[in-house]
Amino acid sequence: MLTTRQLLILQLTVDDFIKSAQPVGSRQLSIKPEAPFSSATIRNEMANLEEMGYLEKTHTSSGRVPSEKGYRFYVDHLLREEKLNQEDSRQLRSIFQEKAVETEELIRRSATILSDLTNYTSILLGPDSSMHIVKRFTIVPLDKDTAVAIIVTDNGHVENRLFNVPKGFTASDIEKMVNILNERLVGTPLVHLQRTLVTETKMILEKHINRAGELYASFQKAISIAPEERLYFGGKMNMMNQPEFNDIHKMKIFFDFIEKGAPATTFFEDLRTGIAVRIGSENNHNAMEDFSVITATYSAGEAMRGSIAIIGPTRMDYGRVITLLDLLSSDLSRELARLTIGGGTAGREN
Amino acid sequence: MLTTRQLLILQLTVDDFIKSAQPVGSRQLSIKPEAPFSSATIRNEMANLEEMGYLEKTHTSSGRVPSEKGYRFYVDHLLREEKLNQEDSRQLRSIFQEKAVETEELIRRSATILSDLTNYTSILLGPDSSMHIVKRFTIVPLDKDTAVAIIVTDNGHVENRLFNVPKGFTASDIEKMVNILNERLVGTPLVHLQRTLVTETKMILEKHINRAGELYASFQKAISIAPEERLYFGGKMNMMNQPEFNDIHKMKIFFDFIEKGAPATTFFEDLRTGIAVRIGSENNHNAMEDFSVITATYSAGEAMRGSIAIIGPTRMDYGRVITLLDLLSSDLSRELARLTIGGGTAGREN
DNA sequence: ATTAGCACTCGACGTTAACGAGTGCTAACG
DNA sequence: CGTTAGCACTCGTTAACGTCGAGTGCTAAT
Repeated sequence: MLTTRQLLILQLTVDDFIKSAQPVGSRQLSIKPEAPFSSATIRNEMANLEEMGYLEKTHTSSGRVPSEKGYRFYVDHLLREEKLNQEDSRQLRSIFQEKAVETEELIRRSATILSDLTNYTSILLGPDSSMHIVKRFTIVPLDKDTAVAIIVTDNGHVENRLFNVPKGFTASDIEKMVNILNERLVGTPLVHLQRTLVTETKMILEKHINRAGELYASFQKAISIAPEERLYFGGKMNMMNQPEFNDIHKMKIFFDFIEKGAPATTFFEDLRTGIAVRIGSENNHNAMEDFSVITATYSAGEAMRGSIAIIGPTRMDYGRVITLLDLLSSDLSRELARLTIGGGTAGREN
Repeated sequence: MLTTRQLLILQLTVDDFIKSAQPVGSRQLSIKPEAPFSSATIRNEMANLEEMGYLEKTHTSSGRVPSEKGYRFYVDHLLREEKLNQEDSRQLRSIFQEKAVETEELIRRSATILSDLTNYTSILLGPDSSMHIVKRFTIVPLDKDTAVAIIVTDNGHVENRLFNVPKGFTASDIEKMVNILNERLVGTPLVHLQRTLVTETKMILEKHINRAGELYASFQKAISIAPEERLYFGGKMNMMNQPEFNDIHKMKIFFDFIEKGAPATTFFEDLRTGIAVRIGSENNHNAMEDFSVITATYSAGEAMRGSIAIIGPTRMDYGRVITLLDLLSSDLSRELARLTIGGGTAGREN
């Protein structure tokens, strides 16, 4: 169990290190008005805290640095509610200024601002679109053998794919097909689209259109291509402002990792609601040992939820980031609920 | 006028410096079998070349480094045709493996591969879509007050915008509107869309739909938002592999410049056909003094042209980059011509 | 005209010394 | 007895200095 004095000293140490990025010494702390103890006392307590595993030294005669356990304790028990300054919240809210933007655009913009505000890198996992519902199919023939298939979902998202029209099909064949698709598939959630396409439309198409199999195959192939990854990184470059990246080599490793190696699960393991902090090795990934990831989940109705994350050095400003994420995720939830159409499951909260 | 020996020495010097990134000394050159002169002779010639402005020294007793003038001369007169190795051209061509991809996707992929192949940063200016022709309008109502407008062009590109439907308009109003738009606007090039919207449809809409003005205004506003920038950067990170970026500070300046400061014109000044090389200060931009930009133009028919560029340190492998750009731009031209539909102005060359 | 030889320059690198911020420990203090 | 002043010690940082080597320009010999 920690004494209140130890708590205070641990807190001041972590706070100071987060700000300065320099190991903090006993004298440095004793100067602060919050710590009315002599440097010797602080030295003793620091030794205790080190023994308990909350602090570490970088070399025999250096100041102390929080250990992973120290950060963990700090996040769990010592984080005081921080309120955002006006400028920050103004900036954050500016995301929503322009009206009637599409979800994707909103996400992208959030990622950028979040990173600019923190100088860490932000990662946004777009809302899972699989529960969205097909609102309209359109197929526009471009020339004899190409057409573009368009799917509009209830949240206003538009997917489009080019596909080959096998020889011999006419515009009226295509039109028939579009009609059948719209009749049978509107209202289908995207998750079930593939399945329903087979069970509901294949037979009927073959009944009404000559040699429908070929056309169907080509169309089906185009549709089955997964939509692009929903993972956005924002402000990768801002990370360069962190002193731990003065070494260009570390920089490279970091970028190689997030550009190539990292699957979404690295950052978004548990999508439980609320804010989660994973510190250093808690990320269960070698390359992430020196990083912390803070994730928040936003949602707009049951069907739609996504995650925001900030990745930064373990020495990151946990308080500030958590406050920012909290605000942004609730703003995003609200805004997406507003965007989500038809007063369905969403939009109720307002 | 340069003697043949001076030409040879200049060439070897530039070649060597491009490979090694180290100032090249007389002895180093004299060892090479291509230079059957003693180091003293080379020293003399180098002094001459320096006097003429083709070479420079970094300090009094250092080896020589090409000056801007030196690079310019090298590019203009000393570049021997280099042929691509098999692996490179295989990789380059892999871009076109997957069939039926959309233009944008093709561009993006080209940018990435180009950068990976060179370790410089690539910049692609997408083909100018303004001459493309509207193929189909669709408006899908999402709920009482929102709808998504979709424009499909003849190259298969799909633009979509959300817009507000003012209170009181019904689905059948929207349907009327779509019909009128399709009747009047299909075939219009995108450049003229705004104008034609006013001249051709405004009156008619007002005739057929009650209070059409409001609806028209909202729609028109959505449509008028410019499509996103057509500038793609590829593999910004690859630039970190260049030794001139060992300094993290230079790195930052470079990124700040291309992410914030740089308008497209910085890289694509003159869009004359063929390959253009701009070295250092020839870029007419302070921040670009240490960089060279090589641009190539591709086209598919008269209406459609875009540019590819590679930006790298002035010490860049001009020969290799030019060869790559040459190949890629002709491949792109061919492929885009194939994609461009309807055997219009394009596609003839094949 | 070319080249061997030589004195000179200068950045890179390693060694050394001084400095300072920090520690742990001990003894004195209220 | 908890706190603190004092002190010896550690170790990273920085500056000064010397050596090394790759390079140059110049001169004289070939």
